[in-house]
Amino acid sequence: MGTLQAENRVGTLRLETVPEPKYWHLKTVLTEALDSEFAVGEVLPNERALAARFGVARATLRQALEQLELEGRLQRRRGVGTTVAPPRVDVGAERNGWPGAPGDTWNPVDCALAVPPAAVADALGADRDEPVHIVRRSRVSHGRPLAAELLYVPQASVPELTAIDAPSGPARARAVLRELQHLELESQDRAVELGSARADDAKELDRLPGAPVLVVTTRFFAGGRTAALSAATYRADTCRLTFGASGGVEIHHDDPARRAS
Amino acid sequence: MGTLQAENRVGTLRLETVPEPKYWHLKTVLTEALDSEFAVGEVLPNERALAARFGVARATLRQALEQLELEGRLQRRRGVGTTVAPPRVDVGAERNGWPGAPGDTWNPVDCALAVPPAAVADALGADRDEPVHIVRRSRVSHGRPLAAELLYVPQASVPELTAIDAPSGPARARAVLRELQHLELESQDRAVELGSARADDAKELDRLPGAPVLVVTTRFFAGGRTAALSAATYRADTCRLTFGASGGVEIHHDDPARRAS
DNA sequence: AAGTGGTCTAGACCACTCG
DNA sequence: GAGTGGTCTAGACCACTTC
Repeated sequence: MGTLQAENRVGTLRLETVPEPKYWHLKTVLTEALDSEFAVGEVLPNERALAARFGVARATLRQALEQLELEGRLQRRRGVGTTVAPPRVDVGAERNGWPGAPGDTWNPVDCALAVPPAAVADALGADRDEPVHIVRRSRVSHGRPLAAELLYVPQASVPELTAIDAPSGPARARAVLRELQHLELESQDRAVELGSARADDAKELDRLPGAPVLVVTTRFFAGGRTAALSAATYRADTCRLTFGASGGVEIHHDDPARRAS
Repeated sequence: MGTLQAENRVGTLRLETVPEPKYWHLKTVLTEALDSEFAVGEVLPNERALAARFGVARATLRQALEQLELEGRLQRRRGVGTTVAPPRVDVGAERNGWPGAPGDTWNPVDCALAVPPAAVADALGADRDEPVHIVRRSRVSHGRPLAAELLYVPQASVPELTAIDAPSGPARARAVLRELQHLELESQDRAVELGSARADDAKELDRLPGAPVLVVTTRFFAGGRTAALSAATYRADTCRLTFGASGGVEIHHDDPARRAS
């Protein structure tokens, strides 16, 4: 049956163990091609053409492309095509101080008062049916969305906040952040794990639901409690999270529009 | 049980957008089932049976399982089956001080003198064809492999090391680490990104090649240079990397009797 | 030998973008 | 409407583990 396999046996090769999966070999070949023959932003031939050229089924070709996209080498967009991705962006994931403090690079999007997921409520030490402020923020670089954040703030952490302060939207988000600064931040901790984008995050990140994301969970401690909890989802294909002293200090151009209005 | 498909066709509703992909819906259903009806370690029905039960092709079912494995909810092993995964392990990825310093949780495996990848050579500020010490180490928890590390140490960083010290294997690895401690560590920085396991790492991590991993790159600075570089690959499905002050603090995981059949 | 997940195929149709 | 990537199918065979 499979005379296709015949091509694999070049001469008297001692293949020792594994017959390498086709998609794996394909990925290697494509990687080398990307390194040597393609420029960033260049569009590749479409999937059907590539599959034909390599003599594999489209599904197999896609398995290779999938991995390359995961590794940040390619970018695929439905209805458009597959392009060579630029190197990953170094983004500082180490934030010291409260969200919304001066120098913070996140943009408030909106804010709602709602019951958080059970896991969040537990981490906040709150009742599972107690509503908290949920601030949405986003982070962009060079016009491209990098990350989406949900910041959970118990009402107890911002007691002075009144409904009159700001009815909704970004204004309300800013109000919550402003109130947060009044607390004394004792410490914080962070965790990074792999996740897949929920539908809403995916939309904000310009990806399809299920896209791989790096989830950075930060707990903020004040007054002996967990005063706030942040869950930031970064595009795993385009982002490289930096921590520590001399991390990604570069790429900071002046940001003139950062005055309170 | 889900004959939820029917809901999509309700009358002339302006459901606006999305026909939810089957695998996505499937993933949701399975997630709920895992939360409510399965215990950690329990084996699921095999893929053909599950696909039949849900009335989808096996490939579609697999797409859902793949995501659940990515999220650390499932563990699949060829020739064995699919089991419910335990919660992710919190591993401290913040290491202060030299590799091999007291308290370090890594186990030396072996050591070789070889030319590193070009990117590593560049980061070390060394010639691309200059061999460096490459120390392999591994990290395990509860008997399960968590991470594999390649530590690149230029010969200039360990000038006192002689071939006589230790010919090869773990002993030589320990010798290199011991010599490292003589340098004064000025600073270090870290970066985390998503990658896929190379063949050798995959083997050590008990995964298939291409498995998703969190790659933690650490640069160690001493004497005004980059004195060493570490690339640690953590299993993305089972690990959650923690940083920051109170990293070791346990989460309130109230998991009361959650057993069912 | 039996049963599992992993790879692969050759189709089909759908959702989306863009000229 | 043409062209792209995204989803889905119904098969087949392979590599691996276990009995």
